[in-house]
Amino acid sequence: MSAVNCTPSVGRPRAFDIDTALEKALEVFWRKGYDGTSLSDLTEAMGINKPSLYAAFGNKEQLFLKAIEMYESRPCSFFLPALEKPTAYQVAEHMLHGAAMNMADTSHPQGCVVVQGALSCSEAAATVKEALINRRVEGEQKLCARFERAKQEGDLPASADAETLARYLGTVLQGMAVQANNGASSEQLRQVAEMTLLAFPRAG
Amino acid sequence: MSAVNCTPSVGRPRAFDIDTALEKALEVFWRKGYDGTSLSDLTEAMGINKPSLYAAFGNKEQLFLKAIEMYESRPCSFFLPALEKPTAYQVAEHMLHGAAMNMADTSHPQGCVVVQGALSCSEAAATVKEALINRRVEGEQKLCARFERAKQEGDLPASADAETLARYLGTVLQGMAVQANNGASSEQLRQVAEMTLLAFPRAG
DNA sequence: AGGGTTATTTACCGTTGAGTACAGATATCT
DNA sequence: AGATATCTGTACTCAACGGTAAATAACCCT
Repeated sequence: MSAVNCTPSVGRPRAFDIDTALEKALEVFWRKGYDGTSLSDLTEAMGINKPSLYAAFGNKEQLFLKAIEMYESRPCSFFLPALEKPTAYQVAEHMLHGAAMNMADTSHPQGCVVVQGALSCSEAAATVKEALINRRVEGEQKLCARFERAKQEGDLPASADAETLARYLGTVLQGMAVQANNGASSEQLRQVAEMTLLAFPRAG
Repeated sequence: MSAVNCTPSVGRPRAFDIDTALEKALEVFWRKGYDGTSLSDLTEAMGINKPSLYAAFGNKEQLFLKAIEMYESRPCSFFLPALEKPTAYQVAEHMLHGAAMNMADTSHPQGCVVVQGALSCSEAAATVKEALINRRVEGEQKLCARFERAKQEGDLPASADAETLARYLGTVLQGMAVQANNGASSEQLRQVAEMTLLAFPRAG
């Protein structure tokens, strides 16, 4: 009955590292999307066979969801750290610059797997698509809450519309993911970040 | 040898309308993406059998490319008309407002098929992905050329960076497509459009 | 009316999709 | 050492995939 996933002490030990395999799976999903990724793509990249994949991760869908979880809690993730900057403007600044650096980084697939993992997809991927939409919307809600706080703290004018600011920022970040797929460089994305900040209200 | 596609005068006449079928195919690709769309999805939506599809459109890939062509030349397309507005600011304004209206329009799938048709995809879709990237990049090049002209005509300051302006606008438009997939309304997208315009240089 | 031409229908092709049964391998526990 | 539990590899299932062969149906032209 136990659904825990920690290494059992008895039985033959797993011959691969769960997190390393998950990283590999993430990279494939990121590059090819959920529908575009086959189990053969996954097992090849992860260096394991199908029964091992199913035993360790459940199925393709659960593997994807676990990969997304890992993606969002990575050390190179820029979203949550940026939220903790002292002012709303600095939050936006760090998030945009972080995105510009990260999304065009050639040490991994371009863009953002939460945006492009299942944007348009088959019915088989409906669950995954919903999960990604939820992540994107939650991200904007966190931004919105942060900007509401900034209004109270006085580093955003009381007249500012936190929800629209959050949606504007979210839109640019998601657009940057598409830009990175177009082949845009970090420097080009940084210029977009600067323009975006021109519309952003400063302290007052 | 003739590769023309106009209705021949001899032989059994086609029992379906090419353009109507193409519209249906477009809608499926738009909603499900290239990888997420199967031939059964297509034939069902188009109301024809596979051999008819192959005879009329070649194969899945060519059908997709033809659907995209139709998409861009539709009467409801907002991109090219906006380019012809008298000033750079008005170009941006009309394009952003057009996108806000169009992408959240519930009379067709949300977003933009050029953005979401094959953002991350399998190797089988590589050609299609390239074609879509080209369309997006070409769109930005048209914007860039329009803004260069605006600088010469004096409705953009000589100091303006046409390329960055075009990329900024492209980024927001592409981000709007993702937003529409998130469920954003036209009104919410219009607010994003307004914020985007705040960063846009006016006559001077 | 009949030949030539093209479209439709049905039934199929080989391949790959996701997912699994089962036997053998490798560990711990007693 | 032996029992037990877990993982690995091979070989398989069955359905769906993109694409096509061949027969039949519907039209034009003479």
